[in-house]
Amino acid sequence: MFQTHQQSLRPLTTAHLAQTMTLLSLTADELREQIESELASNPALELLEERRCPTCHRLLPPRGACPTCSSPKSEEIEEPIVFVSPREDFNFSGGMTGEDMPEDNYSSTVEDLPTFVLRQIASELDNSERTIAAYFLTHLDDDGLLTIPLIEIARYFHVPLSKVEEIQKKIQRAEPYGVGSCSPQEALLAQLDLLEESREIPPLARSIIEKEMSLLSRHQYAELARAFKVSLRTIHQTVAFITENLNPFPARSHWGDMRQSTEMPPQVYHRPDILMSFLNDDPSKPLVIEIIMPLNGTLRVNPMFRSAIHEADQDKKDDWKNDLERASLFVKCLQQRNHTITRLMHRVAALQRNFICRGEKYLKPVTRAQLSTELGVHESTISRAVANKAVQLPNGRIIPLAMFFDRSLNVRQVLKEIIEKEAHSLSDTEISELLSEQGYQVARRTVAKYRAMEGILPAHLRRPAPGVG
DNA sequence: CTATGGCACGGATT
DNA sequence: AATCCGTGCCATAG
Repeated sequence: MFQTHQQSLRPLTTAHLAQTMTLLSLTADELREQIESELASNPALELLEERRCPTCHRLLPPRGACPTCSSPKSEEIEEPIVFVSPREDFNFSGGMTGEDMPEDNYSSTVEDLPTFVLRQIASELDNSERTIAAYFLTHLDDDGLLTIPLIEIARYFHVPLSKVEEIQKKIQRAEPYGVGSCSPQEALLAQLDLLEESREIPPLARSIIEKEMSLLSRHQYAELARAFKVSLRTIHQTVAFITENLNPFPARSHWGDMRQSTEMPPQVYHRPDILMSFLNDDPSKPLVIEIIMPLNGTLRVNPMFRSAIHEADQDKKDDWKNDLERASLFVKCLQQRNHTITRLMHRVAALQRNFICRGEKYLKPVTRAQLSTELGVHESTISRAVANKAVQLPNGRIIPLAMFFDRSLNVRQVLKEIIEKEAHSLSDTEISELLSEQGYQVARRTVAKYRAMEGILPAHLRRPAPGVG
């Protein structure tokens, strides 16, 4: 079990296997902790300093050229480029691209929402302001909206309302963006302000939210088009922008209906473990997938330590040998982990390219089991790798990796579209029939379930036919 | 009588 | 082995 001769890349010992398994299921954050503790307790491990690509400025693995820049230039590479990217500070894409409106990215396991927000803005506040902010943040609901009037806070602390507003502004700029707003409308506007600083926004977006929020929330697009005297198409584009980039309930993950859906576990995602983007930000180019290694540099067995062992005292030799053993095992497991995730993501990206580029409707229902046979690993390996991880899509959305394996997401999406476009309120049975016409065979009962999942009301309670046509 | 939601069962997934 | 999900049956509301 404990031989010193080199091993191939395959897992050989049970220890190796077990540790790989464990590492596989860790998120980037957890992995960092693990590595740090290993690094601290084992002198045989060392951290090699980082290298950056001179042209694209990405962090590089210790050997070899930049996977992005040096990748084949031919246009017809179908295959996504996947590589492991060591970076200590992986705050999304650093605000470079359109990642502006990530879903929840605070970790529920570590902090609650108030703490999470306060920590972000604490440095901008003095002591008294901090107290007010803390009080402010304890009065948020599950959606991240403020439950009491601003004036009440002002009275409570005997400060002018403007002071509270000022603090609110700062809170709204923290993640999840728009948190601490008084209403969904305000949250949207706050997010819009933020977005506007880095990106162009459709001209109508602001006016729609400001003036016709009620129409917007009821999806009455025809009315909107009339109100603003523009084409329905323009409205659709603007609304698409809004739904894709803004979120009326900052602490909730997606925007269903304005209705209070009774049970909607406020999904919380961790920070992304994997980043996806297009090469040169060009959607026709292959996908670039970075698997985050939460480290500034690369881990390896310290060669000095390895050679020093020969000159060590006899009594220390055993300890050192043990350290060396553990270090090399750890590194190998890490490689194994990254290798597995790399292969997994490569396959997933190839399969789900349509989903990644074009939206939820195009998600193929793939099961973990299917992928496991394709990759020649055990099902549980995939399960572990997929669980608890988050992926940032090229458009900036952060979704659980597990969503790639959602069996019903595409059907739900089509269902939403059907209801969106319906002339009159369709019953579940009718929807079921329409769906099967489009190739989705779902029972009537299941339609009802999907509806509920999406927070859509039953037919008789839905909009009584807006004057389309 | 029709449309839905609740409960529960069986098969698939993890 | 435990859990999740789609579905059928039945009660209930409209």
